[in-house]
This record gives sequence, C-alpha cells and structure tokens, in this order.
Amino acid sequence: MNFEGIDKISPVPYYYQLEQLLRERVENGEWKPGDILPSEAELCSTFRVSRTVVRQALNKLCQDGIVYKEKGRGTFVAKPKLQEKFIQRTYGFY
Amino acid sequence: MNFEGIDKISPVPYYYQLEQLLRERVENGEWKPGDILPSEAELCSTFRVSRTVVRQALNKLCQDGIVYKEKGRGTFVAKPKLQEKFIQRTYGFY
Amino acid sequence: MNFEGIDKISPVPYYYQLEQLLRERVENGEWKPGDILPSEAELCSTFRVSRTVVRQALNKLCQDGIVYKEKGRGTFVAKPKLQEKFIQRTYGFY
Amino acid sequence: MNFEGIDKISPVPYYYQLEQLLRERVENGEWKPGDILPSEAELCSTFRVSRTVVRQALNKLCQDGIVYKEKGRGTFVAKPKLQEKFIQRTYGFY
DNA sequence: GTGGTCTAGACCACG
DNA sequence: GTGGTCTAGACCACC
Repeated sequence: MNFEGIDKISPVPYYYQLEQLLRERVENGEWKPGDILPSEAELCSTFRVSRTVVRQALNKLCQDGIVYKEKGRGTFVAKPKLQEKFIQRTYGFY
Repeated sequence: MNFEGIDKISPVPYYYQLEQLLRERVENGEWKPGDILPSEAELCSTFRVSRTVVRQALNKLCQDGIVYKEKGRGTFVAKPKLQEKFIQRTYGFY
Repeated sequence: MNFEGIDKISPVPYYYQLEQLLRERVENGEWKPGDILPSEAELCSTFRVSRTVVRQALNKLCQDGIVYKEKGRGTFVAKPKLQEKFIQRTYGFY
Repeated sequence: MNFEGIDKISPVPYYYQLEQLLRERVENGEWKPGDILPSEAELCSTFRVSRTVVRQALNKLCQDGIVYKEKGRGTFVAKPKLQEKFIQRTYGFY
C-alpha cells in the first residue's frame, strides 16, 4: 500500500490537500456515516501537519456537511443528504 | 470614555468580541462601504491580540458579507446587500 | 414559549451561561435563601450538559456566596449578605 | 534524588497532594519567578494523574497568586508580591 | 441519594 | 502545542 499523504513540496496548501484526502475516504465509503474520525491529534501525527492545518480542513468539511462535530466527543461522518455543490451552503436551514 | 477593547478576563472568546467590535463600526457608519480596514497587523496591535484572533474575526465578517478581502491589497467594507441573519447563508449563490 | 436554556451554538461557555441562569433565579427571588437547588444530576438533564459544566457553574456561585453546599445533602441558596458590589462587577461581561 | 510523588493509597485527594508538591518547588526556589512550569500534559505523565487533577492543583495555586497562566503560552511562577510568611525571608534575594 | 474526586479523551481558543 | 471547555462515565465519602 502506498501512503496517501500530503505533498509538502506542492504549492497546494496543506489544509486543502488534507481536506481532499479526508473527503475521498468518506466518498469511497472507507469511512461511513456515523463513524468517528481519528482525533485531531491523531490526524496531526498521521499527516505530519500542525493542528491549525487539521482544523482548517475539518472545518471546511464541516461547513460542507461532510462531517459534524460534537463537543467533547469527536468528529463524525455525516449522513449524506443533498450535498450537490450549490446546495451545501443552505445546509442547516431547516 | 471607556476604551472600546477586548476584555481578556471575559469568558467570551477574543475573536468573537473583536468580530462584534468591528461589526459595530460598520453598522454605525464609522466605516463605510468601500473603506479599507486597518491591516491585520494593525488590528493585532490595536487590540493586543494575535493574528489568529484577527483572522478568525475577519473571516466571519467576510462569510457574513460585511467585508471582503482582496489578496495583496487589504480588507474592505462591503456594500450592504441583503444581510438579514437568515439570508447570510445563501450569500454566494448568485 | 421559549425555553430559557443554554445556547449550544453561542461561543459563550456553557458553564458561564448556566451560572447566569441560576444566578438570575436567585436574584429574581424564584429561589429563596435556604431553598435547596435541584441536584447536580437534575441540572445536568434539565440543561442537557455534563456534570463538569454544572459543577463549574455551581462552584462559581459558591465562591460568590450565592449558594453553599453541604456534603451528602445538597446545594442551597445562601442568605444575602454583602453581595452587592462584588457581584456587580462579575455580572455580565464588563 | 528521590521522586516526590503522589500517594495513591492516601485518602488525601491527589489534586491536593499535587498542589503541595508544586507549591514546595516554588517555595524552595527550585522554580523561580518567571519560570515556565511543565505543561499540563507533562505534569499528567510525570505524576501519573489525569488532567483534571493537574488543573485543580494549578487553579488553586493560581488563585493563591503562586503561579499565573497565559492563554496559549503556559503556566508561570509569579513574582512574590505580598505573600506573607515564608516569602518574606527570601524576598530581597532577587 | 447527594456532592467530591477521578479517568480518558475529545474539540476549542490562543500565541 | 499551550491552556480552556466539554463529554460520559466511574468510584468514594457523606447524610
């Protein structure tokens, strides 16, 4: 298996690379709705990035309704609702 | 007159206090549409907080359509569109 | 009717919101000196927060002389002594 | 050097034992004004207790003016102001 | 039954 | 990579 990691040479920001990597795992079904994600600390050490980077990536996924956070518990894969690109922003209305 | 600052004792997060302070200045008309805001560095030293805090506050205002950023130029007060609370989330649709 | 509860979206810490809510009930006279407060467990379920949050709120009220605790018995509303000045400062954000 | 640790058999609460241990180090001059203390995580692993215990101990020392905390930076030994008693003796060394 | 202590670990705010 | 807040439990000491 090759390690799907972050390319530190690439001009693409780490947080964006990480966001894509995590997003894939959800879309691949590797991580399923309701699953808990690795903790922020684990993601930091797995991908060798700082906490800031991890949080930026997770926050974007959260905004996009891919994951949700529960204080003191963790970050979880969301149930797929209507996640087409232009719908994402209205998520949370109802 | 009391100094309109950030209360470091308060349990309210700095970034949120700052967001409110900046928002007021726009709503008061102290800063008008098209005006350039102080730089992030200036805001840091004015309010005695780190750049992280300043950026969190500005990003929220940006999401809410109160200000907009231009890379390499600065942050500016936006023209008031439909900024009622529930409209904010649809911002970006059009 | 809106439920006077804890705003889980707000950036204000739960323990601080709860402290204010309980403090009000004493100041309103809804709870009188000598009255026993609901148990920590009840407050947890009423406000949908963990015991940690409840204890943080109660401990602050205890420090401020608003309530007192008796081991194995419960938490009670204190008799108002000289609580004006001191309380005024900590009440609210500023 | 023998390791001055926490007696897990003793009925004395861990947080209180820890508070005394840390207090001694300041009073002994082992830790001097302005010194940064080990992080909460380090204290946890050094003394084999949970973070709750460490924070209870540090908060008491903080209340007593022995140490102070800076958000995002760490916990530091306070300058001895008027801390009565034993401090009076060493005061003047610095 | 209550409040008191403690665990293990999460996310949040900050520099 | 720090301290701050929060969760969801556990066992203990006390009425």
